[in-house]
Amino acid sequence: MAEERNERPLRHDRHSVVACALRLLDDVGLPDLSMRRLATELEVQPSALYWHFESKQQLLAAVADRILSAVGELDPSTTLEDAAQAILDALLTYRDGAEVVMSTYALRLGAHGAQRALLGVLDGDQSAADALFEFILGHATLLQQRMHAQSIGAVAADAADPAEHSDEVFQAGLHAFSAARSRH
Amino acid sequence: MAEERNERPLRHDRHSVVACALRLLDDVGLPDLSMRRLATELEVQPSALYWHFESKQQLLAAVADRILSAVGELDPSTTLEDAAQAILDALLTYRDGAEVVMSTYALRLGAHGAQRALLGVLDGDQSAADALFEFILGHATLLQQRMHAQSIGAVAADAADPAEHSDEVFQAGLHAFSAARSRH
DNA sequence: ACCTGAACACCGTTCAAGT
DNA sequence: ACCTGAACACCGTTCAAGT
Repeated sequence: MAEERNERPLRHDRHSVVACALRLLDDVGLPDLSMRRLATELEVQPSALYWHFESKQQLLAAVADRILSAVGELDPSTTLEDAAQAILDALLTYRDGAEVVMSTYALRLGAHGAQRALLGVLDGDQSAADALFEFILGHATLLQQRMHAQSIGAVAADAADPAEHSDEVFQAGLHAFSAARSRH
Repeated sequence: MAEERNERPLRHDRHSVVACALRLLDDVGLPDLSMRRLATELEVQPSALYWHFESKQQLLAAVADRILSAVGELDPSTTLEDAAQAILDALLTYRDGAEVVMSTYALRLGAHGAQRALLGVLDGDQSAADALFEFILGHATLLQQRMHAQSIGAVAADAADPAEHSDEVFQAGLHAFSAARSRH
């Protein structure tokens, strides 16, 4: 009992801030991931975050980086299907992960690794690799969008599946890129 | 000179509100399209908007509808390339148009027409049509994202093209879906 | 039918100042 | 090196009340 309970220096660095942001993202979703809420979670004033990141955009870019880092370097023998699935899995690991990656894609901090993996699998065809990456991101974003809408209950009249046919749509896309490659 | 200059009833309906929102979107972009700013543009209090739409989301869904309505019904003889290009053109007509459509896609108010067009062009293959639509949306969103980042100047070190290779990436994607269809 | 006025509970960001 | 405190200029939304 030598220590009091509410005095803590509680210093952070970029790494711990990003880790907390990623956890918070998964808990509350992108619309509720605010700088003020993140600061509260870190037991710090909102302004403290601006010592570590120059803006919310830059912080989200670092979060996107971490989301895609799970893809890592893929074995050269990986199939197109496995490479694409690995990227999709990384995007779907955290709530709204695809939208975060999409919203910071222009700053291309973390997409390089994932796109290099696709490039290898598509025999060096840069345009096809970019197109496939755009398809994966579009697919993941729309899927997570629907998951959120469903959890809110704000969904169209028909609306049967939470993600029922989503896998077969993904496979149809992969089949297309696969077919295009084989007829060089 | 029989009329004063600052008394105007200025009553609106859903149509005129959406038209103004679309104009404002193109002028200032999605991040600056706020309910308060839209209200100012309409010379009305922000709360007045909530008589016409129950939330900002619903208003944006109506805007997305209008963006995609430009696609209309396509001739059955249209090629896959032309159908896809028509949808892409509609998304790129207004600043941040693709992101607006994407963010309200779960409510599927306006995507039906565009997707029906793709379905016809893909011989009724629903999964392939959905996948192609996801590719087009992903492509358009990332392109507009890059255009915005470039105008801000916040762009990666390499970053050569504003959209230089973007068309050839789009064609690579279309080529893939086209190839998959022909080998039924 | 359509809008005002006022309020509630929030935002991102800056900047001087502290330790 | 890392954070506080206070401020600035905003948000979306609700609701009683007006016409």
